[in-house]
Amino acid sequence: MHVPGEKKYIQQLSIDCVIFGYQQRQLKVLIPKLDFTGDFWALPSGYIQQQEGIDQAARRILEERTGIKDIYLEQFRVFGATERTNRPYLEQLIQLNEEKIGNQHFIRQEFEWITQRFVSIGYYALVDINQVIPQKSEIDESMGWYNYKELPTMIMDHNDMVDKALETLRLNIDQKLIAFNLLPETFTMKEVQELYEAIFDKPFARNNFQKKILDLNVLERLEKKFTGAANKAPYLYRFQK
Amino acid sequence: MHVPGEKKYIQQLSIDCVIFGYQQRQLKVLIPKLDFTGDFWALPSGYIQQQEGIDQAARRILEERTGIKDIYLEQFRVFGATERTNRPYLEQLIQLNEEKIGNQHFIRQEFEWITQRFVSIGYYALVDINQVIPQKSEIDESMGWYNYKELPTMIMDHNDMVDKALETLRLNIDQKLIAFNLLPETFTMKEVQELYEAIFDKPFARNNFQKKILDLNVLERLEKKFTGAANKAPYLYRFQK
DNA sequence: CCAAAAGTGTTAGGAATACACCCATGT
DNA sequence: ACATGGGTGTATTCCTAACACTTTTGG
Repeated sequence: MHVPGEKKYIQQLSIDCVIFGYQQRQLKVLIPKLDFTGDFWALPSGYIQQQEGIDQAARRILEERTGIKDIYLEQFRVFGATERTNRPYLEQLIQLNEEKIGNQHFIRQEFEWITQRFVSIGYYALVDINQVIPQKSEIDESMGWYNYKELPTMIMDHNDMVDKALETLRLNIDQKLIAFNLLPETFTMKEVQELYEAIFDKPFARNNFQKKILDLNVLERLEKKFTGAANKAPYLYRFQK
Repeated sequence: MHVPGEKKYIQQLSIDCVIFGYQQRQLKVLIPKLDFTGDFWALPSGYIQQQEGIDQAARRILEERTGIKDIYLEQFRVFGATERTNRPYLEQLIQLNEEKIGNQHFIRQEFEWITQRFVSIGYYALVDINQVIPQKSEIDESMGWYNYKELPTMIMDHNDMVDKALETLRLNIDQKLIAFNLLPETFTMKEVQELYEAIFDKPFARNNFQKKILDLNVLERLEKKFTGAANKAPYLYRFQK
């Protein structure tokens, strides 16, 4: 997060990102924890510069936080309830961190700007978790992946945002063929199935699932993957187009 | 449209409304024409007051323009391309209407505010066209219903907005049971079918369509409607819940 | 009685689901 | 050989699309 400044960014409009990754059969969300006393969590977010488009802004924010340039993203909803502001959270944060913040810190400087009522555009992103190098911002203590079922309680409506993002993901995943953004370059059919099972939180029948996915005609079958296990070696696949 | 003023509204954020109605087997959109020389058309739009939520703002704008309080609406997308502004259109408008505008008119006063780069939240609304009393704003010459296939060319990306709105409507119509918002209180099955045919721009089989709609279990069958025609009288239906 | 349009039933096709079997792999 | 897990084929169910027939209405 940069010092906003009134001129550089559009006022009272922000972007919040729900970054989905997949690992160990779990759908995960990348969430930073603020480096202050009091357990403050908030989705990666940012503001929109005057000379950039909103998708472009989301892309910039996502690159800053993940290191990935070519990222899959999509807006899913705007959040703009009356009085939607982080002011109570920030006031609490300041109260709990009087010493650390001092008087010159930008949080005090920009307090009024940051704590205005904000409308926020929600974007969700799908990434190959292995390619991400999570980038803490200067005010983050940590930034990590959390199973979407066990998310920390975040500020404002950020937990709702994740719910809505997942809802949209589930609706779009088949139609837009975007699931493969969550997987590495090559993968087995079982991995695809486990990914789907993580996303929908329900089991799929193995044979029918394979048929369904292959019928999409978007996978290229590569060589077999010998794992050393005492069973038939699965094929590797690559997503094409 | 009111004189915006810097304090009352959120800056650089607007709402544009695609208001769908249905009449004479045609899906129509309510579009005002500005009362200036030069054929300027623009979707009904407005700004978000500091103390109101975005849905609430959309509702207010829609009520102002249609006279209907309890209106079905839904956000469908945010439009925020770089340099998205009505400035070139407004400059052209002013140039073509020098005499009419004069010096005291608010368009001159608020020119800088209005012509900033704007991010706009797109809402679509579904209304019973018979209940609408289109309300021109003070700067409109007219406000009328246009078949979505023969829309006038509007400013900025407003024609794209209608396309995206219709796309979303098509996706949501079955899932959310919202089609009936476009019909009057009571209607025949044929009217429902013709509505669907207008929306999807393709024919449906009569018997299967009837089955599909009745299987939704949301219609109440009322008395028959005798039109005087020499054929079996159709049932009237009412949407319930 | 007839034409027109509405209502309803019946069949056919195809997709999604369930069930079953065979194959490759390393111990 | 055998246990394990992967690949594939077949049957069943379910939903949708297509076809057909009957009923009601006013002239």
